[in-house]
Amino acid sequence: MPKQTLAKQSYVPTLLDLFRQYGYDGVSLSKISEATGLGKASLYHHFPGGKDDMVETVLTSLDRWLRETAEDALDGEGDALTRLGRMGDRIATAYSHGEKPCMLASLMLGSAKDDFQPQVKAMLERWMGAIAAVLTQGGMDAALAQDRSEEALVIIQGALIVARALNDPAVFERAMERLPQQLCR
Amino acid sequence: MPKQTLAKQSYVPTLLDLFRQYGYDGVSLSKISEATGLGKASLYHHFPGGKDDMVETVLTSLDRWLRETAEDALDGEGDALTRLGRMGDRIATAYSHGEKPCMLASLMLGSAKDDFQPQVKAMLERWMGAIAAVLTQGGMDAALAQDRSEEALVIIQGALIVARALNDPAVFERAMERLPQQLCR
DNA sequence: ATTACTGTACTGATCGTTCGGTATAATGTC
DNA sequence: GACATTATACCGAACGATCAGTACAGTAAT
Repeated sequence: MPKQTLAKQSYVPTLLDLFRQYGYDGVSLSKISEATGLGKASLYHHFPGGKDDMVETVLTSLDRWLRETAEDALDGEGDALTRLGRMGDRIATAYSHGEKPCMLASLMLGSAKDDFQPQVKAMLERWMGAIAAVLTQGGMDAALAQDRSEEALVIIQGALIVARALNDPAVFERAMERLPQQLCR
Repeated sequence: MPKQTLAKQSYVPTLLDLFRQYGYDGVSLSKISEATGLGKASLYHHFPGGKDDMVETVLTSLDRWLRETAEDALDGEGDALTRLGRMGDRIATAYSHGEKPCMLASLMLGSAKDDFQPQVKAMLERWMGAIAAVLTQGGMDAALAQDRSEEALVIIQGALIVARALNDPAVFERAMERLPQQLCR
């Protein structure tokens, strides 16, 4: 468990970059081999399940990151507005301020959608739960907070897509700036 | 030009369905052949440029639809709110009320992004222009209307993604219901 | 008879995956 | 300490399948 897991983890950033940019279908084993510097056979040593195994590993790592980020946002100081702002900063950094798309979205628009949809759904729901928690902690009604958290994800995902389509990361930055106010409205 | 164009157009709905659901990389010629009932030779007869030619044709058709929808929304009766609502209804129908993703988004998340990004950008900008026109016609400041139209696309695209990820089209319907009020706020 | 269209058969390339094997280093046995 | 064993990390070559695309002969329609 110990070292093997470490070795796998070291390839996660590269894999994440590939899958989020080109999607499941757009990433070939040759591309992965080139990007990681590992031969195809070596890839199957670390990820016996092939491409699906790699995606699963990246998703798990992403899930952990999400959990940590959410916890940090909840545990931090300040009112809901500043806490949401802090969470937004983390998110903006993760998405390179709108230059890199979301892997969850990339997975949902491709032929492998059905294979990963349940896991992606669980992750998004956890994310929404964290945002809703910040809002309720700030005194908002629980049901309304739930609705607002849904709006939040809609805006984040939409802004990433539109920023990419317009080739203008500022779209994402503007949306992230508006977001805290929009949620606490 | 006359008949050939007609024949091409008759396959557009099927092609649109394929590309929006599976993306550029996820659609193979075999799938297209199966879905259209056409052999490969026939496909290359109608679309000499192959898959790219098909995408281009669908995009052109989509562009025309967009223009017509926008014109209808602008020419119709009522104030900005009702006009936006009418446009929203058309859009909701086109996306099967949140069950089918947007082809523009699918194209932007895949390996073929760079090939179609300029065209997608032009289409989104025209779309935004139409929405902004409705808003300014309703008395809104031009610059603000421009910002709001950007928000509109962000919400539409994001709602489609999140609805798909959560496997819950109601997310999209809720977003579309909120949209007109949100734009005229 | 010309044009539009289609089915069959084929190409070379690439796909995801597996096989057989080689280093290196740790681990156990005596 | 010497030696066999095992585990880990890696690679080249090849697998069958499928990929996008083409050549060509044939059919259907005008």
